[in-house]
Amino acid sequence: MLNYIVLGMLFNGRLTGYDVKKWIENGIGVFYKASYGSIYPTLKLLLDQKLVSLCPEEESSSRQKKLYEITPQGREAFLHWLSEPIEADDSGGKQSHLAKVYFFDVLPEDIAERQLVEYERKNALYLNRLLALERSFDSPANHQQHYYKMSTLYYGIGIMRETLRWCRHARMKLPFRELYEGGESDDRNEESNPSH
Amino acid sequence: MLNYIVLGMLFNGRLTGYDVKKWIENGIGVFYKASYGSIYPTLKLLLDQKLVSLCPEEESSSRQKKLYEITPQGREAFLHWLSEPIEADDSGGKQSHLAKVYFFDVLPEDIAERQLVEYERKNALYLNRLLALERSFDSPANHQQHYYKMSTLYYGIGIMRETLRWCRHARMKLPFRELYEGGESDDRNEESNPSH
DNA sequence: CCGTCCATGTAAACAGTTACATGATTCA
DNA sequence: TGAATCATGTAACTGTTTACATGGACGG
Repeated sequence: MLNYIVLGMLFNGRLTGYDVKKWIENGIGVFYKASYGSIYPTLKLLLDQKLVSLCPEEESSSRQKKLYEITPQGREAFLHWLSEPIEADDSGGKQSHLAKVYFFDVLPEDIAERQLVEYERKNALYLNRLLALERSFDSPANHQQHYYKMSTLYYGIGIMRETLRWCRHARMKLPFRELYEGGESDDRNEESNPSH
Repeated sequence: MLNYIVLGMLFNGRLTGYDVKKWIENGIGVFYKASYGSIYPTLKLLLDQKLVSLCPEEESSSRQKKLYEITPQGREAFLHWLSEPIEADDSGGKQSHLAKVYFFDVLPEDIAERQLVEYERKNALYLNRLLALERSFDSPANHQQHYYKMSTLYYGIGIMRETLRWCRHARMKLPFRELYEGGESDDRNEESNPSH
């Protein structure tokens, strides 16, 4: 996973390992974290695989830092990964879906759309599995003695509905503004707004 | 993580390692997977820690199978874990939130509620971070050249809204029926319904 | 008696994190 | 001149998956 994230970050320009971390932090950082302990070894690995290369030390700029550049093979490998179907059912954690979509701007439009259509299909399937489960568990007894167990199922259902809504939007490249127009609320929770 | 899941499964009765796998599969299996390669070593570990014990081989029942039972210390450790705050911001993958909530039926009502209130608060905070990010990125240029990057942010926002909705419901133990009454749709996706 | 499920486990690999160690550069 | 930040890396550990190896029990 991280290897592709790194390639993705290098896709738009040469970076040091240190920079890669920075770019991850204020890019996908919201939903994906990486430490130096994984980034540097990953860069070494990518170097061995010729997917990135070290820039020749140009100019007088401060030595001791290593600028990495993605190679043509690197670009190919990255685009290949991006073009591979996204997994719905993220029960293995590590939301690779978002990580992939994050980079879709570099993909040809038709491929990005195909990916999202396929992803939507998988999610619809998964939602139907959850709905079937719900029906099979649906009894007053369950709703009383197993309220919280059931609640996790309903959470899954809610999330899948929302995911589908998002898919339909994203795959047509519709603006998100209107989808979230109910927007500015959720501020009865002061704390992010430290004015006391 | 898995150690607590296993304790949770043993909370309502003695099981073999094999059974534990089964129970995980058709319990939290929807959002959490575990393999024998992790379950058996985990049981050994829990045994060393005296959090589970081996049942004396009763009756004539088929030998070669090992029935595990949770010990009082095991119960205590499990309830302690359950009572610890749930982490919002699941960027480390492994949705521990759902795993915890799944077991809340064994928790005293007031503690379960406190947990969910706290979880809701954290999620509201996180949503506000996302909304702040959105505002900082909000420009026509971004919405064009970085449509997909932005889309992942909107996905996060949508998911957090849905999560909050769910929290408000679950913490008051309201029925989910009404929340998802728009229900039975999503069947223009035939495939789970093999009638062709 | 054959296949399938029940049942237990191990070894190697994987994908990272945490904590540590080191030193150069920048700028106030 | 010293603190912050830039910059690179390693060693040990964690928690898991994958693939393998083994064998008993049970029903058709």
